[in-house]
Amino acid sequence: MDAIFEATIQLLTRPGAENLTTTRVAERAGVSVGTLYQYFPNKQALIYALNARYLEALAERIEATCRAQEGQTAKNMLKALIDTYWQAKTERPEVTRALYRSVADLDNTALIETFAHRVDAATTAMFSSASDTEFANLAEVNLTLVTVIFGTVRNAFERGLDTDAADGLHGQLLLMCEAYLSALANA
Amino acid sequence: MDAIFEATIQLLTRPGAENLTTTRVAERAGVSVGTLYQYFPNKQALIYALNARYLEALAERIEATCRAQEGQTAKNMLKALIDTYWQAKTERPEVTRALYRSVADLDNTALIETFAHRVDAATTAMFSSASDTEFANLAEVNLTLVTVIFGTVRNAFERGLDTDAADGLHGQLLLMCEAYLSALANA
Amino acid sequence: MDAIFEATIQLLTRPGAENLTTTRVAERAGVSVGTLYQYFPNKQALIYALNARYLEALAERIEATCRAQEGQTAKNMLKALIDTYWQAKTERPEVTRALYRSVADLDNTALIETFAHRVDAATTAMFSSASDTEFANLAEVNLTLVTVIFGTVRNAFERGLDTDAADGLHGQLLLMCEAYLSALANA
Amino acid sequence: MDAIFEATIQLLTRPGAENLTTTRVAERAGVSVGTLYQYFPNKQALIYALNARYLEALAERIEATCRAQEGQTAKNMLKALIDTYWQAKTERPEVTRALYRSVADLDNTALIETFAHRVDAATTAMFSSASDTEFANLAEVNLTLVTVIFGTVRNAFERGLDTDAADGLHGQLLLMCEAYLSALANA
DNA sequence: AATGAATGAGGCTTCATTCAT
DNA sequence: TATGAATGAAGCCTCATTCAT
Repeated sequence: MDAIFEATIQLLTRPGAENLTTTRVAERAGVSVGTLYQYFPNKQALIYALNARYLEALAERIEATCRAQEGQTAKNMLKALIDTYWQAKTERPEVTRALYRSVADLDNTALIETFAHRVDAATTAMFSSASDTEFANLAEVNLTLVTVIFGTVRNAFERGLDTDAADGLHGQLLLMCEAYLSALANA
Repeated sequence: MDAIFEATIQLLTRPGAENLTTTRVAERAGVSVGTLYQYFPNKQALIYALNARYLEALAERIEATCRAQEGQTAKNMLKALIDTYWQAKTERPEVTRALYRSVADLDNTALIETFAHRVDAATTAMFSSASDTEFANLAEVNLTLVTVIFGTVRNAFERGLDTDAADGLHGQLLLMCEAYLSALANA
Repeated sequence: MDAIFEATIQLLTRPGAENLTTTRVAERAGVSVGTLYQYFPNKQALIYALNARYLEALAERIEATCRAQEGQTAKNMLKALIDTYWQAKTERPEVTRALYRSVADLDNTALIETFAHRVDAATTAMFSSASDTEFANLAEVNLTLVTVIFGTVRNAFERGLDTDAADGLHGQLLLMCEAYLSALANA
Repeated sequence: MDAIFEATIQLLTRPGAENLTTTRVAERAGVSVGTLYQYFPNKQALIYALNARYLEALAERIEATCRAQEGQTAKNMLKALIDTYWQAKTERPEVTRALYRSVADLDNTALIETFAHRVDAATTAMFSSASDTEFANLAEVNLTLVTVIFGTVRNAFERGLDTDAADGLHGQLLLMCEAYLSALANA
C-alpha cells in the first residue's frame, strides 16, 4: 500500500501530462490493478487517502512543534510555527505542488476540516500557554495567523518564487506576524 | 463566445465535479460543438481563456484601485487593496472556487506570471506614491503584502469560513498589514 | 476551378499527414468552401474530377504518341509507348503517388475503364499500322503490352526505386517487350 | 487477434468504402473496442499489422516456391514464380483488392521494403541455381522480372479483367518473360 | 454568384472498473 | 488473495456540408 502511494506520487510528480490512471499506478507500484482495487474501492479513494496521509503527517509535525513550544514566548512560537510549515511544504516542492493539484477533482472538505481542527487545537493550546502574552481573542487571532501563514505559503508556491525571493518572503512573513502580535498587545 | 464562457462557468460551478465536457458546454451555450471548436482549438484552451479573462478583469480592477489611491496614505492604500481583492473574490464565491479548481489541469504559469507582473507594477507604483511613507525596500515589501493578501484570501476560501469568521479575518488581515508597515517604519 | 485542382494536388502532395479537407482545399485555392461546393457537389466528386482530368491528359498524351508512330516499326512504337508513359508518370512523381493514393476511397472503375478503352484503341490502331509486323492476335498482344508496361511502372513506384535502378528497369522493360514481339513473330 | 484480423478483412471487403471503424471491427470480431486497443495501439497499427501478416504469408509462399525450384531450368522457375504469385493474388480477389486499397493511408514503405528484400533474396537464389542458364547481371534481371510480374498482376486487378482475359494475360506474361530470358541468353 | 460561420453525426481513443482464473 | 485481460461508457475532436447573408 505504501508502494501504491509512492507510485501515485511519482506519477503525479512526473512532468509529462500523462494522466494518472489506476493501471499506471498499479504497474509502477509493482502490483496488478486488481490488487490496487483491493486496497482502494476506486480511484478517488486512492487520491483521497493519499491526501489524508499527507495531511495527517503534516498535522503531526505541527502538533509536535506546538508541544515543543509550550510555555515559550509568543515570538518563538510564531517562528517555530512558520518555520515548520514552510519547511514541510518546501522540502519536496514537486510533491506539494502535485498534491495541491490532485485535490482538484475531489471533495476534500472533510479532509481540510479535520486538518484545520487538529491544527487549530494545537496552535490554540500553544499560544494560550505563551509565557509573555495573554490573548484577548485567541480564537480569532489564531485563525488569522494560521490562515495567513498557510495561505502565504501556498501563494508563494503558485507564483513560483525563486529561492531568494522565497527566503525573503519567509522572513517578512515572520516580521509581519510579530508586528501583528505586538499591535494586538498594544491595543 | 461570451455564451460559451458563461456556460463553462455554470458547469464548473455546478456540483458534480466532472461535468465539464465540451459537448455539455456547447449545449448549454446554445451552440454546436463545432462552433465551440471554431473559437477554441481544444478544451484546455477554453479553460485557459476563461481564466485569462477572469485574471484580466481582476487585474484591471486592482489597477483601478491603485490609480485611485495615488498619493494617499499607506494605510488607506492597504485598506483599498485588501477590500478590492476581497470583494472581487467574494462577490461570486462559487465562481472563484470553480476557477481555482479549473486551473488544476492547466499550465497556467504564464497566466499567473502576467497577472503577477501587472499587479506588482500597479501596487508598487501606488505604494511608492504614499504621502506618508517612504519604503526602504519597496520591492520586497510589495511582494510580501501582495502574497500575504492573495494567499490569505485563497486559504480562507479553502477553509470554507462562514461569513462572520471571514469578516473577522478580513479585519484582522488589514490590522496585520498595517502593523507590518508600522513595524517597518519604526525599524 | 483550376485553382481548386491545384490546391488539391498541393495538399495531397504535402508530406504532413494533414488530411485533405474541403475547407483546406478551398482556403489554399483562395476561394470559400461555398464556392468549392458550387463546382463540385461533394468531396468525392472533386477527387474524381481530379483523377479524370489527370487520366484525360495522360490519354491524350498516349494518343498523340500513337498517332505520331503510325506506320513505324513495332520496335519504334514500343519504345515510344514505354518512354511516353514512363516520362508521364515520372516527371512529377509526388503527384503520381498522390493520385495513386487519392483513388483509394473512390469507385474509379468507370474512370479506369474509360481510360483503358481510349488507350487500347490508340495503341491497337498504332500497332496494327506497324510497317514490319502483322499481329495474329492483336487484341491479346495489345492488352498484354499495355498491362505489363503500366503495371511495371506502378510497381516501380511502389518499390521506391532510385534513379539508377529505375533507368535500368526502364531499359530492361523495353528489351523484354521487344523480345516478346520477336517471339510472337517467330511462333 | 485472428478474429480481429478476420473482421477487418470482412469490413474492408464489404462494398461501401468507408466502413472500417474500430468500433465496427471490434463488434464484428466479437470483442470490445477496449480489447481491440489492447492488441493494436491505434487503427493504423491494425491495418499495418494486417498487411504485414498478408505480406509475410505471401513471402513465405514465394520462398517455398523458390526453394522447390532449386536447380530446375529457368523456364520452369519462371512458370512456378508467375503461377504462385498469380494464384496467391487471385484466390481471394476481394481480399487482394481490399488490401491494395487499405494501404492508401499508411506509410507502408518499410513493409514493402521488407517484403521486397525477402522476395529478391529468394528469387535471386533460385535463378542463380538454374541448371540451364548463367545470368550475366542477375540483380538487374531479377529486379526486372519481379517488378514486371508483380506489377502486371496488380494492373490486371485494377483493370478488372474477366477470367478469360486474365487467363490469356497470365499465359502471355509467361511467354514474355521467357522471351526476355532467351533474348538475354542470345545477347 | 460568393461567403464562411455554424452544424452535428460519428470517428477514435481512454481508462475506471470487473471478474474468471 | 492476486492477476490482468476484457469491458464499454463516454470524452474529445474532425470535417463534409449547408444556408443565411
